[in-house]
Amino acid sequence: MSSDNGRRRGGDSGQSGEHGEQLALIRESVRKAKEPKARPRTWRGAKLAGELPVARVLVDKGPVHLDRLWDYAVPAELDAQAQPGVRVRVRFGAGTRQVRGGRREGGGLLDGYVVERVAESQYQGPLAALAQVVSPEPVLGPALLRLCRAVADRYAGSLADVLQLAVPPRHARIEAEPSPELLPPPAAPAPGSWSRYPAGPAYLDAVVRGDTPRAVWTALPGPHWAAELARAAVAALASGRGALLVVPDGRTAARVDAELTALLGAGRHVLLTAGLGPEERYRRWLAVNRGAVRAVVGTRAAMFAPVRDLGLVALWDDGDSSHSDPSAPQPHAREVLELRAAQEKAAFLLGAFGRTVEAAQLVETGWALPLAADRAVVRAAAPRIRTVGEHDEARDAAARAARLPTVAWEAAREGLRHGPVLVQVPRRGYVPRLACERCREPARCAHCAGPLEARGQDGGLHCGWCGRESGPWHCPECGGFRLRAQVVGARRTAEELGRAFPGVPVRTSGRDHVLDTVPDRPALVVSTPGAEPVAEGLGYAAALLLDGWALLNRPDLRAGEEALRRWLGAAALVRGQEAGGTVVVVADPALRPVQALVRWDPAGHAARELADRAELGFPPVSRMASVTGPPEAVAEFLAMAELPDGAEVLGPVPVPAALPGRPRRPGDAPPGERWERALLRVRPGQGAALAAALKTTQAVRLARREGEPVRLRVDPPDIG
DNA sequence: AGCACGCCGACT
DNA sequence: GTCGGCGTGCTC
Repeated sequence: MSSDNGRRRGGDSGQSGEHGEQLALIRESVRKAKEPKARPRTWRGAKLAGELPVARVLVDKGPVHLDRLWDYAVPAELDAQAQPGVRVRVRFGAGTRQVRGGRREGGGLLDGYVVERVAESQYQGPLAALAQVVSPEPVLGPALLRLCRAVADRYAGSLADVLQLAVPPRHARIEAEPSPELLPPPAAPAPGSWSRYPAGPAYLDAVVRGDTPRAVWTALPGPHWAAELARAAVAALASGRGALLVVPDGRTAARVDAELTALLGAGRHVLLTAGLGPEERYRRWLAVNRGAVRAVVGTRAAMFAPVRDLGLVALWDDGDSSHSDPSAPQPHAREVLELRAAQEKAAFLLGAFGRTVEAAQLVETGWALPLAADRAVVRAAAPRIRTVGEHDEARDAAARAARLPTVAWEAAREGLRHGPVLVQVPRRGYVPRLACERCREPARCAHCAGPLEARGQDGGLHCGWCGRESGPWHCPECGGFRLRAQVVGARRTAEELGRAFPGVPVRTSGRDHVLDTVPDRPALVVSTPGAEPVAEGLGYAAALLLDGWALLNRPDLRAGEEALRRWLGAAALVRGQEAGGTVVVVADPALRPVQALVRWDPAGHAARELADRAELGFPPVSRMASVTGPPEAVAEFLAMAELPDGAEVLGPVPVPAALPGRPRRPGDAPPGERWERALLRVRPGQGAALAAALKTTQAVRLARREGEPVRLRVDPPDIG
């Protein structure tokens, strides 16, 4: 039998009472609450603020952060400082309330933000007072708060979690410094290389005029996109508004920063990246928050930068996985910037060499317009692309030693006569599966059909899902018995190429040592995808894209899109075909992404992928979310959740165990535990309802502490 | 998460 | 009566 304590406390004064003093105390607080005017103007003897004496506070993180606002009394001496947006400390927790003697004080001090000041509280009970105003700096303005709320709702996460991503930690010393003077807006930019796009100058003009054009921009290959991005930001500044550019990594941010400096000089923009260190980052963030600087270029955390009067948000290369924040609730920069463009009435520019299905959907729904060059211009700017099958064995002994097909060998040799040659090799760890050497059929576990993996160097096989050892393997399709091992890494490829091309310098760029640029001289540059150095001058004379099968064989819905994105990224660094640039891709020419590369048609590829997704009911046409955790917890969660009409539950299925080598990602089970994952799918337009249902269920389960918590992920990245 | 409150059994 | 273990629910 449950106690009726809560109900009485809740304020039903009609209960007959036998609990003497206790009940009298409760009645008293209820009476006070029902007559707000009777609320004392003092708190434990201290005077309260005369105007708006109640602060609504968001508690930043508690043991269990409760995703709602809490009312606190504002003492008179904090009245002036406790303005909306400032950081405060409050006592929170049972024991805070005044007990009989009225002297008790308990609960820990927690950090929070004043969200608003109001005249009265709805709370039926005595309010505790704000303990402290940490700083009078209003760091959570109304626009940022609204954005964070929307992001929390979109991702079924808590506001506190989102604020942790959006508001940087405080440094008192930095706050004491003055921010620089706001410089006057620059003149409208000349179109520059934007005139290569028929709609380019018009897009800039619209931004300069103060309009809010939205575009999905397919960038021409070559190095001009960084300057074009900078020019778009200048257009927003020229309109008297602010600009925000988000790019995947610090290296890219530095390039765009340099272009902005070239156009604007110093002082009108800031670079915001993690590499700055917390203090410098806070200094720059404050300059933006105070309105002293109106343009920002940065990596994903900058997507929340509180730019005043936002006129343009732009995102470069939305297919790059680093645009997904790894911290809960894992918001994606593209989605956040879409929300910002809508909420803050800003122009939107999504640029890339490739196109994601999400970008294709923005175009298809008419939310954004395509911004691309004419076919003839594209063809002239892009290198010549040749394909070669994997089994095209080279006759030349040197080429065979380097595992290069004849066509690739010849392209490299020819390219080296004119400049540097890029060789793109997938990262070693990137290939998740072993496959039949003859027919490429992935090797699967005989028990659970999970992917087989090689353990260490000894060649023993085990299943990546159930961990069982596998005996001698033979291919169920073609009867082959040899497995294709993981891709040869960049280093060994470099060694082999060095032997094949004696006298040619070989440089490598990869995870550990990323080169920014290479000189315009003959050299072989071996790089993993994403780490390709920019070749100075005209660009690379040629590029070889090796081991295409490894990129395409990933068990991921996005494998084709991702392979194309990586190829385009490398090929865009190569000279145009009129300047003799050549790219050789080693992959089956019948495959859709390979054909899209040959035709340099990322928009067409994305449109077809989107159509496929629509037919299969996959995101982004439908909206999906995952629920991960111990099997009982997932089952209970699903039983309790009131999902929107027509929602489908797929699974749950066991989550593949986290591999010993790989770092644990959110959603992986802790070592030794078996977790399950269910996927939820709703029709287009029901995404918000799904997120709301998940959030409610999670909140109820956490509050009641029913069973173990589950992890929620809206837009799970690895379906397939 | 803490913490207080109420219930209920064990002991003075 | 009074003390304290334990279950439940609240935290402005």
